[in-house]
Amino acid sequence: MVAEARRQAEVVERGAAEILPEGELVGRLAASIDAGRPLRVKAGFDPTAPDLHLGHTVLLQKLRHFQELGHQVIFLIGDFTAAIGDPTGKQETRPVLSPEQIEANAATYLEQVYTILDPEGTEVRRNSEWFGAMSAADMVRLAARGTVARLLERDDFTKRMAANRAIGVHELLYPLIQGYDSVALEADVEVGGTDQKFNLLMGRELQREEVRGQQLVVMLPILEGLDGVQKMSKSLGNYIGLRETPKAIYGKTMSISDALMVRYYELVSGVGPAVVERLRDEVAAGGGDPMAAKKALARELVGRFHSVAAAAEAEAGFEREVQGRGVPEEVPEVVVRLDGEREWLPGILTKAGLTPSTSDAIRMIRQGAVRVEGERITDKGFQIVAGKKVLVRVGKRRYARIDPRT
RNA sequence: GGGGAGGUUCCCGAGCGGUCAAAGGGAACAGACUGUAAAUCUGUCGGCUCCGCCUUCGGAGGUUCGAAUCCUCCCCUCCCCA
Repeated sequence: MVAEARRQAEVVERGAAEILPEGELVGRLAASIDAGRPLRVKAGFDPTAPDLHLGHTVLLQKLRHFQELGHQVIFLIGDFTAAIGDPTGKQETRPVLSPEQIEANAATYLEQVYTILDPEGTEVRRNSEWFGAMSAADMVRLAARGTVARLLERDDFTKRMAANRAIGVHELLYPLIQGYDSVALEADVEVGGTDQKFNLLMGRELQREEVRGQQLVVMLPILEGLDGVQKMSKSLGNYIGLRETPKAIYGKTMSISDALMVRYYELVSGVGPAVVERLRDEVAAGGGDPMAAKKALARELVGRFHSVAAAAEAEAGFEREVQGRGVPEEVPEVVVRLDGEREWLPGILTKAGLTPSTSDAIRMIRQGAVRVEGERITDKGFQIVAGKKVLVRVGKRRYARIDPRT
């Protein structure tokens, strides 16, 4: 029994940043095994955006581990909390979402979640179940369980205070609300990012007098976004979405820095710790074959969210278009109406949507970024004649087959 | 309710009567290079048939030969006091 608990603990600890309270994990697992009662493992997701991204999968993978160990996973859709907006890590107050937006977002969540979680062992709940029915008086009672001083201890609140930024009153309620979810769900374990520490511990606080006892808190590292600095998030635009095209997932993965690649291997790939360590050493030493490693990572990710075939195809496309600097398979054909029989190139590029303005088009030409039929154009006065289709390229990635008509 | 600070080009952030389309950083884009859309270096980064002109500095007016910079009113944010 104890050996089994130890084994399970090892799986739970893998990749986790911190588990609180320290040292309770094995005991809880053992108790669960003894009683033949699976742990209730909760993780909440706010449907503030319609798409899940790679950052979310760090948590989902951990939930998956719990499932594989035979525990009960509760996937909580924070449809009520989404209306508030979690202030965690945010420098700004979040806009409040409408119920329609929240519903639409929530709907797309589940299908994405099941690319990682086993639907069989997943209990899906929404916190509107209990908060929707809560009266104002109940809410006030809940609010009374926290103090402002305590809530303001939160790092991001402190920072915002110091930076003279707004903190909405509703945002102060957020930790209490998330914490209460754990009470309502009788959670034994809550999994969340390290940035959730305050909220996760608030759950324990509120569970103090509950029969079920206080939840164990398992914190996972926050995945950095494509920029390698800020956390991956939809609002920062530095994410890889689970529902993006194979080409996009593959391409975005290839665009990350070598150092970040190691991080991704560590947090979101299926390879073991030993492999990650070796890779880290190689990259640090400037050795090994980082590109091959990055391609393997890109393949793995596309394979997981699409298919192995799609991954192979994405890779072939990448090698042809990016590495081979070739022309992509599909070059969009654009019909452009000329002002007369002929028109200068900057105007054409803008009409074709290859550049945002003629000013920008002129800049591109000046920088030698524009090619017509493979020929680099350096004269901004270059004319395109009606009736003759031409292949135009701006920079490395923007292509169009232009059909100039009068 | 009273007192104070502030709203600048995608973001942060200088500017505080002309030489400002507005410093600097970031992001982005481009070129070179390369093992890649990594890293590095260089350049561009409001619009316009563009070596000149036009529209920007919370909004609306006003003062001035001339305003992002001064005045008035309004909107918004933050801090302190009550």
